Amino acid sequence: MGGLSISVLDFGIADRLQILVDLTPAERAAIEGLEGPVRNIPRQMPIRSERSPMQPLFALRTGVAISYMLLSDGSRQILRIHQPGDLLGAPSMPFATVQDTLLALTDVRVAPIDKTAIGALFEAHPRVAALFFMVAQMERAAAFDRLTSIGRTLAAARVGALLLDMLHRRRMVDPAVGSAFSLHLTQEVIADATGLTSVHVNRMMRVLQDRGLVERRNGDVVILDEVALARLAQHRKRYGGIDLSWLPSAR
Amino acid sequence: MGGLSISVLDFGIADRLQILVDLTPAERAAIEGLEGPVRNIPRQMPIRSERSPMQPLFALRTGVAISYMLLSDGSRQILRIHQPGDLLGAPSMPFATVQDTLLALTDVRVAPIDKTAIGALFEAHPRVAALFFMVAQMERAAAFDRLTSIGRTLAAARVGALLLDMLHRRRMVDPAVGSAFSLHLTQEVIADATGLTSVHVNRMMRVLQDRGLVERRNGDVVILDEVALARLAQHRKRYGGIDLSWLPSAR
DNA sequence: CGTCGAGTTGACATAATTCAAGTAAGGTGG
DNA sequence: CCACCTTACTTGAATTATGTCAACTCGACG
Repeated sequence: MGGLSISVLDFGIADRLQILVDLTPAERAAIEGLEGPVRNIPRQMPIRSERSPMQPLFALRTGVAISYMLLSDGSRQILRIHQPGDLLGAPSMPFATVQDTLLALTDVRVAPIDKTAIGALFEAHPRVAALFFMVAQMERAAAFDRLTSIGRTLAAARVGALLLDMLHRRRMVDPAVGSAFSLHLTQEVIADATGLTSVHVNRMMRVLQDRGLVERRNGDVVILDEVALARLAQHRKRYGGIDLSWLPSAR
Repeated sequence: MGGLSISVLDFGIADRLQILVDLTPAERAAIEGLEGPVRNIPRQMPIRSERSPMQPLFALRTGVAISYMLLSDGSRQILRIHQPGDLLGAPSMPFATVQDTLLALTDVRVAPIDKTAIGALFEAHPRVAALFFMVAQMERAAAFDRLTSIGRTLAAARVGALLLDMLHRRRMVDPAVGSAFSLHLTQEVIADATGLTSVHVNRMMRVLQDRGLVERRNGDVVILDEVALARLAQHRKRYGGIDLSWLPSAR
């Protein structure tokens, strides 16, 4: 099942960009050269804390990690649920201080990436720079989707949208994933990502199940009716695909 | 007062980046070369609609514009309230289809920017590419702030956070702005940006006023106690400023 | 065998929405 | 310059969605 494959899957930044374009050998080598020695981090361990001084970015190679912000009352908002191939910590890049906390949800393997190495990469490979910019904008669009979901839809729709998002992103890196995948997320994590409480997430999961949209077996989720779920979740498809026409030529 | 100056202020992309670094004459010329002939767009007129085929980006030169997504029930979520110097439509750049609607809130002046010109710019000026990437990440961090505000704080805090955000961004382009500024936003716009209803925004404005945090005269807002408002809004300062150390050298 | 984390469920409390009915301000045409 | 119209703002009462609190189940794990 998809769930198993994701936890084993080893995916770097270059592999992620390869989905978008055919990288030249020089480009691929330069991107792979960014990543420092891989670190193993056990589940529930912070990869990097907010408010700490500037730190490297990380490439998430295996496992699931989250980025979140803490509030003064102790609650947290999960900003992004990361999967292999994601660049962790990029929103903090412009700032001298880290803006968000990175936490390993499962055991993960991450490779540190130095900011200055990215600057050098931009200089040597303009097309890769454009790809980094593209990915940043795609992440921004994803954040807007979450904003819309949380700001303007009901709880059941928010939970449904999160499930669909997880499914689609896994499919992107592993087309073999069908309608079933193992979620690896506690209801509390879903709650902190959707702006709800874990109690209410539980109720909404039950509603989705009772309506025959999803099924749950132990930690796995099976999406039974993707179309109906997408309708309920007010899910927006990214029509028209990806536009690469504007990219500069490769080096 | 600050309000007047913003509506007159003419600010391009180059002027915005100039706040971050000293651009070389070649860099500045290249950035200014991106912008096509300026178009005047009257208030309440769409600049560009979602789901339409690929279109140019725009530099917002004067006025206030918003980006939003429509939902199937007719409600909308405002994603960003733009001010002069902002690049409009960037989140749609990776996609073949436009993702969000751009609407002029006041009379605005915008300059179209072709995607392919940005690709060429990345090739010729790597430091500018890095700056574009930085701005994209800063916008992403701003989206995360909104996400946290909407997902995990009460209505009064959400409204307060929006007011503070507007104030701080205006200060960035016009340091002369004090604690008073004219908001130019209807309560319905604030509602669509904060995930509330206009009725409830109205009540929250009253609460903020009754607590002595803000004052309202006609369309203007005066922030009376910025510290207390920031506390109520759970506002996060971007400690430590901007880190430019990793940028490649200028050309 | 006991503990711990996660999930589940019910009763109740509260924040925000909806509906409805106003008022105030600004713009326009006579 | 006034009458009118529109748009935004304001306020109260009733309703709904979600949160809070508390108790309980279940499975994993040592």
